[in-house]
Amino acid sequence: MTLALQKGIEQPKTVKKILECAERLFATKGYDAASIRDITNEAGVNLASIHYYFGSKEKLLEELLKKKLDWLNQERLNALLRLESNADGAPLRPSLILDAFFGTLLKMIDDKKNGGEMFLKLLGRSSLEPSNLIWSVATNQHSDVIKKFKIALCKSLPGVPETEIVWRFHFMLGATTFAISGNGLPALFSNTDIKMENTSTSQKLLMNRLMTFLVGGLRAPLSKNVTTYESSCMEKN
Amino acid sequence: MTLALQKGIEQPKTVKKILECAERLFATKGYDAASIRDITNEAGVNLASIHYYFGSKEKLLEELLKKKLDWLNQERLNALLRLESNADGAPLRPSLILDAFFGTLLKMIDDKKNGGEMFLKLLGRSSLEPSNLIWSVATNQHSDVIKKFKIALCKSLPGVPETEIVWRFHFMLGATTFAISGNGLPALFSNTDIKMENTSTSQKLLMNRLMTFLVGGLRAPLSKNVTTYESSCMEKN
DNA sequence: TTAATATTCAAACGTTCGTTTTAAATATTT
DNA sequence: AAATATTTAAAACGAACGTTTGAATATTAA
Repeated sequence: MTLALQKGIEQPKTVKKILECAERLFATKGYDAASIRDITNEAGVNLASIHYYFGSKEKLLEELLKKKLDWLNQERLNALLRLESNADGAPLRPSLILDAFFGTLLKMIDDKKNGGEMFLKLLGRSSLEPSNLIWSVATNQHSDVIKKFKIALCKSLPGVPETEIVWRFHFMLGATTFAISGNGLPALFSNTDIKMENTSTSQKLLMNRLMTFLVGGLRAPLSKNVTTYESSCMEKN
Repeated sequence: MTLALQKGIEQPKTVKKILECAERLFATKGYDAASIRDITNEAGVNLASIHYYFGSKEKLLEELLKKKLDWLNQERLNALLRLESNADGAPLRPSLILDAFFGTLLKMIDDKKNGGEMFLKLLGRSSLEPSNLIWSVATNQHSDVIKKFKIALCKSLPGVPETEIVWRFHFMLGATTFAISGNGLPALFSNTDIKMENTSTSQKLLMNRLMTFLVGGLRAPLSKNVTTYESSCMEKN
């Protein structure tokens, strides 16, 4: 256990400042490009502090992700349990489950004070990075939460094979990741007359749009045959 | 224009070997982590070759992406034009349009010889990287293709506002990116009894599954109200 | 206060990075 | 065959990186 964690709740300001700046810089510049000199300079602390408190640059990233993911998945679990206790054992509607999982995530955008937006960018970027750190953290620490959501979805969508649900979960993760850590709507489409809404309203709009999309994808009728110009193969199981 | 491009078709084997190895290493290790020493060593060429032919490491990446994206988007355009010429001006079914756009991309997985799989990983990773290189290339070189697809989708889905279609396009890109450059199904779900299909069949299965999901999301009914436990706001426009 | 511990600090270490330079080897043209 | 251009080869450059060290300072305990 690193020094930063041993301190428990009453961490020196140094640790807090490091975490804040590291989160922002990892998110905006990427892990590799954000040097510990960048981080310690912006935090106004000594260069060696990161090694003193965290042991290494990589451990810093790991603790950062762990801390936030722990919080996030606890929130998700709470939301799910709340839904389930209201439902008295009846299957939940898929949109409610998705809201507990992805909505909880998206709401972090608004949490400016705790750097929620930066965390979401970092999360998205880390999801596709070669190191697989995010996935190993999630697998080791939060697979129980994921599993509960999977079970809820399976109950909610009887008739849909579990394999299918897992894949669609994966697709939904991708869409959400793009939605949050993408550079807004890429300039790719900027030659249209799409007006950027102001942040406060646009977040709710984004959430609404994404949720609609996710529910649509999740509930898509099982493909007997998605039309292609080279006829697609059928599923066996 | 760099030397590598001036050579035109008859490039020395050196350039080809560099491109192949760079693609694989950028894809597997990430741009930053893949050093030009790695690349030139694996390619069996001299360290200085990259600067001689491409000018810099970054230009190498740029040419690599440009070359593949040019090809990809030309294929996409061809597929769309083929569909449209068959339809005689009638709106195309959304699934056909998606197949022309995302299916063309997914088919590259099978192109082992030309490193299609590696390119897809690289593409996914680059999509979320801070440099935004991918988006600038796409914006500068391929916005016309994107635009044609957008128009086709709008014709295909009358009643759905263009803004909505653009956003869903974005979401679909995210889901697809995850599907291809994700580490297969993350170990997150590995405690289930999901059996990994063999690559040859699993690609068709993946494509089928993804297409089903995308069509479902794209055709989702316009949200009057996606149920949430904090009531969601309505869309104004 | 004094001793012990915890934290901060400046400086340096060894590596690796992208890039440049220099010259030799090879191919092409005159 | 000589002259020119192209390609490879080896070595070195300066900069930036993560990390380590050891002394200075602040904090806590006795």
